[in-house]
Amino acid sequence: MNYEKSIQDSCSCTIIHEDIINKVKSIMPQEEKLYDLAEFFKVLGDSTRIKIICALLESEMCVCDIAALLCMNQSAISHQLRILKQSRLVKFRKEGKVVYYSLDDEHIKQIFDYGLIHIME
Amino acid sequence: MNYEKSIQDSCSCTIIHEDIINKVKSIMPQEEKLYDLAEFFKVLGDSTRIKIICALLESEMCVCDIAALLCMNQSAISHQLRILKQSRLVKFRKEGKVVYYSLDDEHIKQIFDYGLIHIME
DNA sequence: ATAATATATGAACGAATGCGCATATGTACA
DNA sequence: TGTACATATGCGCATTCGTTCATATATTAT
Repeated sequence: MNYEKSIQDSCSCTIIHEDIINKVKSIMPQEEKLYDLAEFFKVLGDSTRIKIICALLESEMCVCDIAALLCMNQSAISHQLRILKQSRLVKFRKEGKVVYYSLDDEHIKQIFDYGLIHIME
Repeated sequence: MNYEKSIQDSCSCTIIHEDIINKVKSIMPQEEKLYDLAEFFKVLGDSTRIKIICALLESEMCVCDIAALLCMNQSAISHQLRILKQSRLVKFRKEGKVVYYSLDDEHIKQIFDYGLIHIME
């Protein structure tokens, strides 16, 4: 039983091109980094959050205004803002009772635009 | 009962800054486009798919090789490749029994890099 | 035609996710 | 101090998602 076979057993798959696998394996970033990257895109992968980000690209807004703009429950917006906050995509400032949210990532606009380019093609 | 109040009723939220809402509303892309954008990022928002894309950034690969590289079931890889195919992120060519997948979007690399910049900060 | 093998796919199941409800927290003002 | 209001949050529910298993499809070789 050779090396390929033993990997086949653990991965239930035959290796056809070991050279390619080794080459690719050598350039793959650390597992954890790719996991974080997926987590980042997951945050962008919800239409409510995308709408919030899109709105904040134009202007800072308070929670109530975002809820009114999107015709959604204040609670739902708060929940999503928490997720955006946790992934450091938005920041906030308090003014009395009112909390104003704004974008906290200068690259969001570009990522947004590349995404739009993709869906247009 | 004024205009703000009536929106408050349907969205269960008071409008504080009507001017901002109107300004933002005027520049928001169509709902459908934002939905598609979220769908696009949702596809990138899974670590298996991110790993596949990352591997294909380096070289085209067949299904078995991807499964072996990621130490995952061939079926799981096939399912994820279908999703990547549907969103036109990968393309494939057949060579006998073997199906080779490769990237089908020239902007993926840049989106990837911007994502990495974000998680590094 | 039959066997072997690479890939695709439907069903099922557990896990994760988004939202609404109820309520808590914090702030302003009477 | 009490009321009003903006926001945050725990819980529960419905839905979606990722994976595995079993099996189907397709291609090659015997």
